[in-house]
Amino acid sequence: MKTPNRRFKDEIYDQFSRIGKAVSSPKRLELLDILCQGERTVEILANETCLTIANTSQHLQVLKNSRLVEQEKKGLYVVYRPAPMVCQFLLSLRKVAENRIAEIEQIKNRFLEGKKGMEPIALDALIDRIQKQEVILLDVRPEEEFRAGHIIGALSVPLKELEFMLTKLPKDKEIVAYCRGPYCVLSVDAVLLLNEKGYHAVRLEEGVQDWHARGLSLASGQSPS
Amino acid sequence: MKTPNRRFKDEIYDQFSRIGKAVSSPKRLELLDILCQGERTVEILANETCLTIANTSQHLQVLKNSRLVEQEKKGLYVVYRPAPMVCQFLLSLRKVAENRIAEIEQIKNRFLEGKKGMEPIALDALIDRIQKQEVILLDVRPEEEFRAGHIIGALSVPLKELEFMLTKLPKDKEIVAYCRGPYCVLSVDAVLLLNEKGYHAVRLEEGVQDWHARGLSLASGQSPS
DNA sequence: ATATTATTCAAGCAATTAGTTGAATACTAA
DNA sequence: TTAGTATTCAACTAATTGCTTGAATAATAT
Repeated sequence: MKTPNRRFKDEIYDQFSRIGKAVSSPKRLELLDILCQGERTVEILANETCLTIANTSQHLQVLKNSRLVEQEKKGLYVVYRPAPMVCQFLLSLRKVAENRIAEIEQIKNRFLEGKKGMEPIALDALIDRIQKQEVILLDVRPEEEFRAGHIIGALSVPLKELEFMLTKLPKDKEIVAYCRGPYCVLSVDAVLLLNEKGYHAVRLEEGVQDWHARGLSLASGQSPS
Repeated sequence: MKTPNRRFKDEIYDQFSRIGKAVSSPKRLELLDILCQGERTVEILANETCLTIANTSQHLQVLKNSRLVEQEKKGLYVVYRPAPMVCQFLLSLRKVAENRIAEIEQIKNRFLEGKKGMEPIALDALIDRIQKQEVILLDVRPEEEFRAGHIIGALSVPLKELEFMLTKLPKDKEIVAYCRGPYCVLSVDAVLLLNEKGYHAVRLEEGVQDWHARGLSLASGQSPS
């Protein structure tokens, strides 16, 4: 191959690989996943990922240099946000990974094994039962995420507040809890707590993003409580 | 965050990052791109990428371990092929990169600058003109790739044979050459050669994959020459 | 068998990367 | 101005990666 052509290809693939490098670190993938739930400050991201602040900041610089996140200074804080198309790309990566890497299913099963209420739920049946008010649908993510978009008919009960809201929930009705998606464990903890306290709770594996990706509509704003 | 949950997340993101690591190397991206045109042996891949055989083999092992390629022993050769969904994922990565990384456009422009016939072509107008036989559409990829799928109405004239086929082409009709896509240079070289010899040739940037991704149909099998 | 060919393996080097720590910077509030 | 807070930078270490070289393996042909 002629050398100017080779040079061109090398330069082009070097650029493409910037995206690949950005998503080659598990911690950066986790950061991106969180950012796809809504913008965050460095400190919050550090907390959620169990990284030091400096380390988080460095990962964010890497993501910024590969143009996968944007930053904005808001007063004392720096707020990061995913760039357009990034969340979609991440979904595509996740889909390939789930499809190709058998270990993912294994890890999930090992984690959920022995826990009650973790069986997958059929979506269409669920939609039906929500409308008929046969079940109570709980969104156990932090309230701001609920406000940014949630499944129609869901109640916002952040995991942290669930303990104190127990009295308001009926023991005779089935409770379905959901959060960010299959790899978010907020709903797992919620279901465990509820079942322990004598409620009948199950987990909806799909999160808002998956819900939306299936063409199902979301609501946003305050919960009509 | 509770440690079993943290452990779960770390394990899950470790698995996701296997896909990211696989596409974090420019050479592996190039290998995958080539494989998405059809299966190849190690030697051919090494030739096309200007890598040593051993190095190519190692990259392929990495891709195999992240489940992005599959291999099959055929006699003396080992044939590699992309796993299902991989080509689609690659398209998604390319799309993000093109959209977010301005350098890509710059590199492309710098490479094409000063070369005749490289201006982008409007697709719908082209389709029309092909049907009316106002232009001749050349597929300048190796013949086996043409056979695997090509744009309807195209003639298979691999770049290597173009030189010896010149006499069969009319000088008064516009010639449109295409190959694998925006970053494949076969059609660039074809157009340069044709224009040098007095033909009126332009390059179609889109390749078969892009063509297909836009919902336009392809033909396969022999050229009706 | 023996030779040949395509591919993989193993060892080693240079370059890169993830993470830590402590200092520097940038903004806000008193 | 000063003090306090959020973030980034700089220097360093340990681990990983990309690539090379030469040997080992596996299938085929003589």
